Amino acid sequence: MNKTVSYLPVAARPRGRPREFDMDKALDQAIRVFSEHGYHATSIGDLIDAMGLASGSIYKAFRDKRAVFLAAFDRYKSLRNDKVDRAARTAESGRERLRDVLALYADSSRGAEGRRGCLVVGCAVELATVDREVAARVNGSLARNEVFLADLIRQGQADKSISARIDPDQTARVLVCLTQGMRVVGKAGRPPPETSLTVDIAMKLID
Amino acid sequence: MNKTVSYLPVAARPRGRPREFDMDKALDQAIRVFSEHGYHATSIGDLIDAMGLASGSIYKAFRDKRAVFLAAFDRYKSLRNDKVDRAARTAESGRERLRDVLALYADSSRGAEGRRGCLVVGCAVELATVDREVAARVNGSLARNEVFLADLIRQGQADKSISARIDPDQTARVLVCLTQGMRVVGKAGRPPPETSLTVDIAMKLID
DNA sequence: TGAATTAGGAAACAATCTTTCCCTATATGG
DNA sequence: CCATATAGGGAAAGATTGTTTCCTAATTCA
Repeated sequence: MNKTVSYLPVAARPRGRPREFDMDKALDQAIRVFSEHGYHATSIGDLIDAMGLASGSIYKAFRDKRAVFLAAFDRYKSLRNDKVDRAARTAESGRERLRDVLALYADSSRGAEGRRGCLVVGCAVELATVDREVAARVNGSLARNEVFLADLIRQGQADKSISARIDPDQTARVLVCLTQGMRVVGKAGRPPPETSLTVDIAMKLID
Repeated sequence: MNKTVSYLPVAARPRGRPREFDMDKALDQAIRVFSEHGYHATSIGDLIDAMGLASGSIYKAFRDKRAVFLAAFDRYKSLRNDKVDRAARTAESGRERLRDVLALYADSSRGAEGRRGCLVVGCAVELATVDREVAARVNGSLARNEVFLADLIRQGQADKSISARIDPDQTARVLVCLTQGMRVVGKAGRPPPETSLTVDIAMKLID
């Protein structure tokens, strides 16, 4: 045994007093209030209430309000990407995988989740014009969605479930418009038609 | 001649000192700043600069900032509706009129206008959750767009340029998602494909 | 055990933003 | 010409917000 060297010190406790709150749970609440009210209408007081922290604690953990927002944004994207990835994993053909993804978007645009809204859409609209870094993240997110959808289309073309004549990239870009638009009308309380109906219509784009 | 009674006193001057600024031009500037920065990020100072008025004058003409916004919103909708109506008046068939309207949305989502963004989308996302009156106006606007597009589809079905098998109302609701989504991605600086290409793809929804 | 380090929390602080106030200017009505 | 009424504009009040400070608590390192 080696007493002087400890190999693989996994998760060695950091120096001072340990954090008492769960960062992920706190960020989940931040996501909620930012999604509901937007960035500017969410005050530090709102974050205090939602995250269950005092202002001092928030400013210990984050540089400023914007940093809280960026952290919430990143977590939101990570959770969302997981959900979309999972939705695209069950079905057999590329066409059916695409259907499932579109259905997820339509579902997310209805009911309580629909009214809460999408954080990406929210800051695309509220912040993209003024905040370069936010704009870059929004663009990255939209770009990722584009290549994801284009990939599904290509998979469908490979397994013959989608016509070889359609253009995967351009069609994917239009599909992104469609999905982001669902989130807009869902937030406004005028959601898209019932999910399977919406998807039936949307799938004409890849006929 | 009757000296005591003046019939049809068209545009009788109101009582006190007349307004010096042009309300429509001022509102056009308000539309610009609200579209660019959103509601909350637009300060009275921004409105003072944009509209060319002192704070006192703004509060003489409007009850508060929210009233300025609602007036700007109404003017925006009126200007936009005119534009859409005009776009739908030139072509011969219903199908072509629908094409022209979709092309207008795609165009509006690109370049400087695209980055400025759509005021309806902006407040749908930023205010619809918290402000009932704004939510009602946004819903009204979306509903109007829906019936407008559904009408074009019906016209196309009547003149045989659009298949009788498609459902005008549900398809119109999906088209609204698509158009609003274009404004979102346009604002984020990742606009939809070049206009005629976007429209070609979108028109598959009514095949 | 004591020094060093970090978290928690309330209150103070500084900046900003919306709104009001007040005074002047320009119009109408009799 | 005087009373009445409304607009223009800037200063300042009033309210809100984001941030800092300061003290206490909990933990590690030597």
